[in-house]
Amino acid sequence: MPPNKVKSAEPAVLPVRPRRSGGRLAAAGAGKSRPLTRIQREKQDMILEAALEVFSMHGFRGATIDQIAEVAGMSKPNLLYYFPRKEEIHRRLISALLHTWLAPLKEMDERGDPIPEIRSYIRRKLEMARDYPRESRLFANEMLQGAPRIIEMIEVDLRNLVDEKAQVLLAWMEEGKLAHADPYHLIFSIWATTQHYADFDVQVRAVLGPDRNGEGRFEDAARYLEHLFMHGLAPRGARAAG
Amino acid sequence: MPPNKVKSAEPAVLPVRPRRSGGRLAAAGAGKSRPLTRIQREKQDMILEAALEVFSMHGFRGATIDQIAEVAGMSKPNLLYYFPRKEEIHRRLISALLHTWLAPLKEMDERGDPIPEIRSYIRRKLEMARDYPRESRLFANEMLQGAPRIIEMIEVDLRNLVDEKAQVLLAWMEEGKLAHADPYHLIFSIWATTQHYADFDVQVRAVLGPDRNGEGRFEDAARYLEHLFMHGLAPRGARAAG
DNA sequence: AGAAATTTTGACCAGTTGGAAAAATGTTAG
DNA sequence: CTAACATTTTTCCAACTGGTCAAAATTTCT
Repeated sequence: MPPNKVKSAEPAVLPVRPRRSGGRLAAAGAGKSRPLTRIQREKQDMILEAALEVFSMHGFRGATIDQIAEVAGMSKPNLLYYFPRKEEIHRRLISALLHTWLAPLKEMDERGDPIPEIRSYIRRKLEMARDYPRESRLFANEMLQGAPRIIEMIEVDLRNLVDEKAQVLLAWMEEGKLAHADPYHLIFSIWATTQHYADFDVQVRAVLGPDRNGEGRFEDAARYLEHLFMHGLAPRGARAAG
Repeated sequence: MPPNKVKSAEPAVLPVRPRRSGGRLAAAGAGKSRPLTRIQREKQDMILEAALEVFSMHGFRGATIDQIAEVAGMSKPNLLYYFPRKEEIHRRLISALLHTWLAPLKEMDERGDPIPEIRSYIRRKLEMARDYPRESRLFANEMLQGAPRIIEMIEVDLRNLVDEKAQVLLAWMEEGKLAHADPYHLIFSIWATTQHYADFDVQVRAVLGPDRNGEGRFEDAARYLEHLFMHGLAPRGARAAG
């Protein structure tokens, strides 16, 4: 039964070419892999794009490989050839995400003028919510679930960055160029208000109706937030209470 | 073992009492069902409580009946006796939620003083984020997924309420008791900033560290938000630009 | 062209999932 | 007590899940 080399009488059925079966594509995480062909990069990008779509809607557990494969336009085993585990895809998305996600805050420059700096930080964040809503939702989904797969990144990279920028904000306040306020909560409030437009998009759409949802919506939001963060809602003449 | 009075010659194996099998508990949705016994209400509450825990963390698709049953301390079929479908549980949670969720906004009274009204609306919302974080996350999860199961409630009840309160805000602005600003985005920004503390709790915790996370955190947030919504971040002496 | 490597497919699998059926076990009113 | 009802447990299932594997198809390299 085992393939004994029967020199003389080949059964003539089934070519039996002992082609070596294809191994899995070298894992991206491990150290010294080939430079990746163009096809490989393209396919991986298609998968990541599809995965972003699906993960951002359903969260990690709610998303299925089949779904992702279908959106990516390929078969499940084929997808698994490029990413041997579901978690792998998610991890790739998340770490790429965190990088772009923190970029706007990184750009806030302590040597700049506080008010314009904050103003443009808000605008950049709002632009991201408009242009990359799926990334925002992916992030939100992960947060809602307790960030099981990125908690350490949050606790290190994100936290350090926020600490650093909180110091910058504090310095500005000391200099009297910014109202005194808790810098951490200040940052939170910028995140919250801007990401809201991506994460709660359905709600925003439903409330604003079709009219107020077109081109102008983004500008309306930007204008409002600018006003809020600059002057608040108290009428112009009002004095601070205490 | 079973107390069969063996009159003649019962086969002695398996009593075969043809007791009618128990049907499912009458669905809550349908019209004329019994008033529900105390036990039924208790069990349903246990299930809903457990379901809230699980759904709020994993979303609808990510949550499993087994998980919910385990948290509720009962078997899966037993749970299914009270709620014949997974969706049923979710629907119950969501509709109960929306009611409480909108209550704070409903309370905003047009006959009151604008500034204190808004201030206490913010505080109530923040208290809800603190006291009912799971409800907040359940809601957020649903939104992230496109609100497939409550879109109509959003489009009707929520929208109407917001429209109504937007009018109130506008009137206040006309009277000069409130700065002119888009009332819809104003409401969004209150939702966003307050719910952020429930939905992104992990992140907030990670960033603030263990120190700034205890008793004081809520008060810090409340104080900051109050300042933000009242006066914004521009330093005290600054004039509005345009 | 032909060998070698890469990519794709189809068949398959074990574990999980939502749910059904029915039997077993209470509980309660007469 | 006991029939009728309510609740719980046991058993089971079909569909779906993440993932494997080897063969087949395709591309790449010489």
